[in-house]
Amino acid sequence: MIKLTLKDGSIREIENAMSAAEVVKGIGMGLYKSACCVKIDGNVCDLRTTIDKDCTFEVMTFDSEEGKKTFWHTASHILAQAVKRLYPDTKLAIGPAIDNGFYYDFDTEKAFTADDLTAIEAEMKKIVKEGIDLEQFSLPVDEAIAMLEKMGEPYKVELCKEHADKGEAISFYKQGEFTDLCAGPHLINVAVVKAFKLTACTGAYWRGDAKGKQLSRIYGTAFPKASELEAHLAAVEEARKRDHNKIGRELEYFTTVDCIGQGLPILLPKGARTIQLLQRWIEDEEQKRGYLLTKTPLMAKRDLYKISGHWDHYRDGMFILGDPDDEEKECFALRPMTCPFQYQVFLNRARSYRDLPMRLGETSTLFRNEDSGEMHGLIRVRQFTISEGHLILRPEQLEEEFKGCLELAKYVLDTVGMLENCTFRFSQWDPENPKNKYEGTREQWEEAQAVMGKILDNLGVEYTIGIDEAAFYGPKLDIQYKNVFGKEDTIVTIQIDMLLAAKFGMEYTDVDGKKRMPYIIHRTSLGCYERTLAYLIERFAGALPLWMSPEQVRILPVTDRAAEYSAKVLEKLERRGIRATIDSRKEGVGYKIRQAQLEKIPYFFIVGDKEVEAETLSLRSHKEGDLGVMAMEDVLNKIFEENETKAR
RNA sequence: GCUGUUAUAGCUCAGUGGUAGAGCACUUCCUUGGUAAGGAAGAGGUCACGAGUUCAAAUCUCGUUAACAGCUCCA
Repeated sequence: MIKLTLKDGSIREIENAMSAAEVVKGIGMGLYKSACCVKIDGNVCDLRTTIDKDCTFEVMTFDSEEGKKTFWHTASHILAQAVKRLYPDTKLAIGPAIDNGFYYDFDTEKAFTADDLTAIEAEMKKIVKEGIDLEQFSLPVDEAIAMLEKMGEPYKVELCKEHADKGEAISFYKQGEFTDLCAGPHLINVAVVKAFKLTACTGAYWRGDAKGKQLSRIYGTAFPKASELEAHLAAVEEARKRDHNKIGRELEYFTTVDCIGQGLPILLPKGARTIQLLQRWIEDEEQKRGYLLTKTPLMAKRDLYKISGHWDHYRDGMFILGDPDDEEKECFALRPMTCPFQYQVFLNRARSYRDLPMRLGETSTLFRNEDSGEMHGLIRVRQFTISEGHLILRPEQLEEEFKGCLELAKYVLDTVGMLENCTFRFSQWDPENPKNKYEGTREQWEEAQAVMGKILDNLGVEYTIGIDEAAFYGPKLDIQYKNVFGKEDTIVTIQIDMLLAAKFGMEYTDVDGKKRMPYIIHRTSLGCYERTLAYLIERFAGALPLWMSPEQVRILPVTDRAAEYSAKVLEKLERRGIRATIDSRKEGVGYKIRQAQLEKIPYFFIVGDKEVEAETLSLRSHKEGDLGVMAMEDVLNKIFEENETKAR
């Protein structure tokens, strides 16, 4: 007897060893039909796995993460099979499941185009209709390599050779005439992959190496039901309507101009205003938390970057003024970071432990010469302004100050409405592959990372670990945010640096009169303002919360008989710092409302003879539409309160 | 930087080798109107830029610049 403990805690007994698929069939044919894979003792396994001993047993359907991955992985094999049928000379690279579907990388003579996708989809439909079973088999490494060489699949041979020293057999999956090197798990049959769509074809590097071969990648997604596919595609479409790069331009937050250049957006009055509001708020908030405001130069001689190490590590990323190789002549560079500039504030005179922690804050404009293909709207640019700060501390102050930085970041992200969609990444160095990127010794790195790990655990931060994501001088806590395309970037970073203080000769006199080296935290509070504005536009689909809207209220007089009253209301609003305008054009009120609505103005007041007569306002909000007529003071108080509490 | 797509009026787009178009926006005039577009007239383009092919190029070819998606990178 073999005992299987099911998810609900019940025990299922089977007489003899049998495949997981048979077990699932025994539980119910309905479940079998929707099963994608199983979890045996917590490990994701193929339905073909033989169950021959007691274990916990969980059936994974498309509703689970693991089930989806299996489903999509099989879909990627169907894609590869179709490509091989239509273009037999194509070489296969890799084809995994990803967040919302799958892709497969191919080496082809000519990159696939959107037109090719239609033909490939049609061939995939045929394959699904054929209802081929997938079969799993294994071969010893040398036989596997021989077979793949015979099949003419150099990329697969390369992958296989890497497994050679592990002493394991190599797993393959075969569906009809198509065989692929693959660890699985996979579905039993291709027939259930009924609803799929190839969504994009792009370039991608073999093994993610920019110096490697450029392959042609096809992205797709798939679902068990057509209705689910449609819903997914509609959701993607809907998300793209929030794209800041589209609506940020339409709503005139920013624009770009050919003759200024890539990655150098123009912030139009609305964008500039919102960023100004955020900056003033952050500068005040930081001051309340003991930060000292600094203003340091936007450029420096190369000498400064040589001390900091940036000259060696990031010279290609800097805008350099002068000949960098002519040591005789002066050479400047626009700053790509604020660190060494702000350290000069500490270095201004001899410091003692009484000066620490020294919290320095700066609204800092930086310049980074990003590669031409990297720019993206306001999210990735060549000139940007960040809420930069450096905390110079005694080692024993590290935990407390780190906590303060994290609290500040969480507070500001929560206030602007982004915290709930943030994820935390503990970015570490790569001890196996330092690539000359990292400075300092293994001991220093291990210490810095241990300290940060301990702090994060004490604070109960849930994080993922990012290997090889650290700065060259230390580990980071990166707060990540996804744009409407699902691409993730860092919005806020908090970094521990135990290296740069020594380079700059920073020291303080401790209680015992001895000179000691401080620790440094590099951090942002709201991150890069341009990037934050981009995310806010996407988060709120362009309808920013009242307090950060460039134009908060628009007064729409019905006739010019309401002009005087409108002016009076405007004055009351302006006296309380509300950004308001009057639309006094000789247009129909419906026309003015439509325009205010499309411009996503949070509130507009419609004022005609009735309102003038009764000292009232007809209030309409972008979000809720017509809110009816209210006493003027009530409406104003509602606006003032919402503005002051930063409601969203 | 790499792969692919794209660039025509302020915006959205039509125009596949032979006289540059539409809707919206803009300007002027009329309209004093009540919760998403009142009416009329007018102005606006070296078809991104530079070469080439051709009797003739917005249209075909090459290069440059910029925008978009992905890859790679991101102090």
